[in-house]
Amino acid sequence: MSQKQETTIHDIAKKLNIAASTVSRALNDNPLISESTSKKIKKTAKEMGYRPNTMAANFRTKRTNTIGVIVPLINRHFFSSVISGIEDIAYQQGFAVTISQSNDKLEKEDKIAHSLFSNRVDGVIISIGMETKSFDHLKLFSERKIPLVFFDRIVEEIKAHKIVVNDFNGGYKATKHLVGQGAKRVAHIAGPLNLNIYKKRQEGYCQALKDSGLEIDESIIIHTNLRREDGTRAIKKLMQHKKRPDAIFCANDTTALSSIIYLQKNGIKVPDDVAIVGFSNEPFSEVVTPSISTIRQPGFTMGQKTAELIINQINNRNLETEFETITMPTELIIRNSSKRN
Amino acid sequence: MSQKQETTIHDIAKKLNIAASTVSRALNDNPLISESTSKKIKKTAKEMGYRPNTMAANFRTKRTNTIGVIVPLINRHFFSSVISGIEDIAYQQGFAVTISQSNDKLEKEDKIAHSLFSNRVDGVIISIGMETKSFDHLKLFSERKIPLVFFDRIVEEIKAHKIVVNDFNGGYKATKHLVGQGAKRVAHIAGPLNLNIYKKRQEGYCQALKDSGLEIDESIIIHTNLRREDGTRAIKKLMQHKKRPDAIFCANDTTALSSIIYLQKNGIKVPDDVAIVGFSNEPFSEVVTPSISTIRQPGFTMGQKTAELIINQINNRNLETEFETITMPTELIIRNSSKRN
DNA sequence: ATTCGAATTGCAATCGATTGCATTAATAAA
DNA sequence: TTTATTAATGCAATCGATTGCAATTCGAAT
Repeated sequence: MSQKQETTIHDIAKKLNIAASTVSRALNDNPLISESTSKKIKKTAKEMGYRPNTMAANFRTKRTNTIGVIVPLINRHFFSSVISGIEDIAYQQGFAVTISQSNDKLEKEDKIAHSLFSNRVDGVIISIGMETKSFDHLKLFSERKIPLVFFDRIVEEIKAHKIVVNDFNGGYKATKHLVGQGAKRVAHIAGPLNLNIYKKRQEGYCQALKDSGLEIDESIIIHTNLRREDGTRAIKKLMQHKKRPDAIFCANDTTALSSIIYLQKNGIKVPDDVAIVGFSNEPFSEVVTPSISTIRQPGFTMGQKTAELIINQINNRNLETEFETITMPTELIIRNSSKRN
Repeated sequence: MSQKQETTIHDIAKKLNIAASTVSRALNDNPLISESTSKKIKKTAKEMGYRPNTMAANFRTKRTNTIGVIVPLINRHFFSSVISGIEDIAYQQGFAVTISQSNDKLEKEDKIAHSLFSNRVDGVIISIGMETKSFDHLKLFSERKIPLVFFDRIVEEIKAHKIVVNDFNGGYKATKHLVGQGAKRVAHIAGPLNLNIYKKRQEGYCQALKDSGLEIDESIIIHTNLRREDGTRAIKKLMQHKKRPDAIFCANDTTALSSIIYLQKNGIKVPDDVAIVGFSNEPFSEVVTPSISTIRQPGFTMGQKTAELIINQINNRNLETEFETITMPTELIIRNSSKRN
């Protein structure tokens, strides 16, 4: 069975005895074309079941109306929220979104970047992987003036729009809140410092202690990879400390959760004996017992903002853009894991 | 500043004083070309910073090496897991993945379908939205022999590969388990029946009751849209029933959760007074109190399988394919919300 | 009826890679 | 050396929409 041939603008042109260019213009609502012919063309186009061949148009115009997105892992609440926000805006503006996951591997990130380039995406949004310490694959874009926007896990060295959450402020607010609940000795389960976000959270934590007149004790700042079991190990260590903390700021909700579980198992009351605040507002945080106080990151909104920025840049390629770093506000959500009375 | 011109195969050809076709063949490892010239060509291609213009190639070959994915909402654990699995396989096989969310709106689903078609994606993977009751927009693909694969929320009426989880069996196992825990009257918070998955879950529930010698009482099967507040409304209704159920099979974890919250608030013990099983194994289910017994769906694996199927179909477009419906196994995870003793 | 300007429409090149077919070069066989 | 084969390479059309520029049409004004 031979594939049914798709109708092209030439088919329409032939049928109406006009030029293909007129058809093209009419279908694109070019004001040059008179309303009457335009109407006629659209009518026959519909009758003939015409579907534009975007590939051909893309090829000619060198635009794909496609935004490439690279994230470490799609299946992660924060990232999928951001992607959802990106798609939301992109769709409204007539852009498609192509998504790839780096799995935190530099090699894959590199290959993805090349592939996106070969596909001539109009712009790239990226949150870099844990391994990414060289950036040649990203220069690919900046060199050719393909808009590049970073979010969350950014690269300081590259000039581009960047969207981050206010991790410093988040860490600050979380810690201040714990102090406000009467905590005298606040520990920190921290993330790997090579990622800017965790560094900032820790800095916020330290600043809050300083501002509250509390000492910073390195021995109760535990660096981990922030997985469930890392949290358990960290909280165990903290509870064995000769000077036990009475509150903990965890750099994510996962470790906050494993801490809570460990504490409850060992008869230590949360929040009365040890108050806890996490980070990210994972879906589970609201519904566990006790519910986890945390810092909300507006993932969906971030995604929307990111998409807006890149589309704006795409539509004004010629203009020299003033790069900005947008810091999204964080919000402290006070729940039961830190509420003392 | 004029954009730096990208080098094309013609540039390479000119430089080496050979034909563009030879360059093209060499770069595609066509055996017609001698190894020596092939090597030479690749070398200069690299030197000149050649990047293939996939758009041009796509246009000529009518293939995009792109798979379109339509889901109701990206930011949903099950869907993002599936997408993650799809991307995993697709990437390995040299396909890009374009993702759109229908937001459960038929209108948007329709527009997305047309857009994917215009972009000439090689295949489409879809899980239909709640509103989707007509399928003209999907016929677009089947008519033009563009491979279409359904997962989870499938359309019975269209011939295509389909990948579903064994919802019937899931519902069956959940209900049987509740009966096994001593339940005499098992209610069901059900989903909208126009979606096959919820229908199957309900059928499994009914079959389990039959097999257990229990009556099916329509008045304790509540149909909802399965959001948080729907669950609350449903459980309220069930608890006001003159013959209260002592166990509930919820068609998703969300309503299971809101049921539990409602029950606890009203001093009704879970699982002792009312035992509960959900569906989907959302991340929160494991960590709430009591932890929610549920049915695990292998999202990532499903995504991988889905991608394999569609790529296979894309690569064998000519062959008449025998459509199959693959049923992924479900697993009952017994946790505290249903464990009596 | 002419002229002129504006409003429409048509012509034809173009984008970059691919590919069927023709051609040339290289090698082997006679 | 000549011919027959095979191996490499080149030619040129092609995909479908877009777009600068040329050509035509249409009214209105003279």
